[in-house]
Amino acid sequence: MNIGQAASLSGVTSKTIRYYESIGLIEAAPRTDGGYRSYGDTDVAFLRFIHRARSLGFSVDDVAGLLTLYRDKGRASADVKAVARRHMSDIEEKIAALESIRTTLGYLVDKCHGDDRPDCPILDDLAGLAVNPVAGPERSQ
Amino acid sequence: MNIGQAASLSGVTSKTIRYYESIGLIEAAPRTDGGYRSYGDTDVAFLRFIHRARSLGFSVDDVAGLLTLYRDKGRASADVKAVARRHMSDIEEKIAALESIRTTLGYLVDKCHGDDRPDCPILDDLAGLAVNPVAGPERSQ
DNA sequence: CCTTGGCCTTCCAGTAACTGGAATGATTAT
DNA sequence: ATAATCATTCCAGTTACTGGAAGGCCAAGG
Repeated sequence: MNIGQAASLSGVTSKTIRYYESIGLIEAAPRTDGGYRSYGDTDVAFLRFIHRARSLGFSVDDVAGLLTLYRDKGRASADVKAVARRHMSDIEEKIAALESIRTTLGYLVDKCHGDDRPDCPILDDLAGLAVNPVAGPERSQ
Repeated sequence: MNIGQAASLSGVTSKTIRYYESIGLIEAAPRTDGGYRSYGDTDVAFLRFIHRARSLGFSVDDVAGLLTLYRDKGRASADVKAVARRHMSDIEEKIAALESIRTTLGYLVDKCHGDDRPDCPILDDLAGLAVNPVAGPERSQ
């Protein structure tokens, strides 16, 4: 099949498939006489694998590692678990950071009357003029 | 003061200050005879403002808008609030996405025995071979 | 006066992971 | 034959910096 069909079957766009090939994440597809890339079901399966892993937030680098583990039928599941766990704790850190920001922003948005008047606690905070210190984590520096 | 001092007073690195100047986020600083950039307290205040806004996750574009609002003493606080609210809902979306990923990953990591045996539910899921569908939001597509 | 070290300058390249778009060739349908 | 659709390559742009090279400025010590 051509790249377009592989794309729609896998959920990875043609453009991205070519990109993955260019960075070596997948092997170069064989070509037809006309120079079109040609894919089979196995290729689509790999692309789905990649798509799913990316949708779970694994980096392309992580995915490369997971693909290696996937191909290695004798790998230890512990190796895979380690990658997943590292990724999970990254995600947890990101969530925590975002939640702290949300808390601060929520506080500021609440305090801003949001009408035609010019005074605004949000800008005051950004300018370091907060009358009442903001809830949440202490301000950096 | 030189850029180094402005950097340490504001929390924005010298490199980043030059970068901000290059993209027009801040005005070009006047220069000394020797060609050094020269900063005053007001500049430092602006840099702090930017630093704080960036630390709250506002994009540089957002910050440019906030600076405009900040400089405009007659702006309506509603305008600022709108920017903040939009940003907050972006953050909430990101948090929700990450939480859904965390749930799925947590489930997979739990199911993987993580020892020397090769079979691994994490890879099975990525390959679309999950025996039991994963908890959390339905798989995309 | 000269040197040394630290700070400053500019400019180029690289990061992550694509995405958009231009110019052009292949296939397919009418 | 021709038009539409799909494919190809290649270059540039995105975000927000960061690293590094090559070289200039300045204050202090000898």
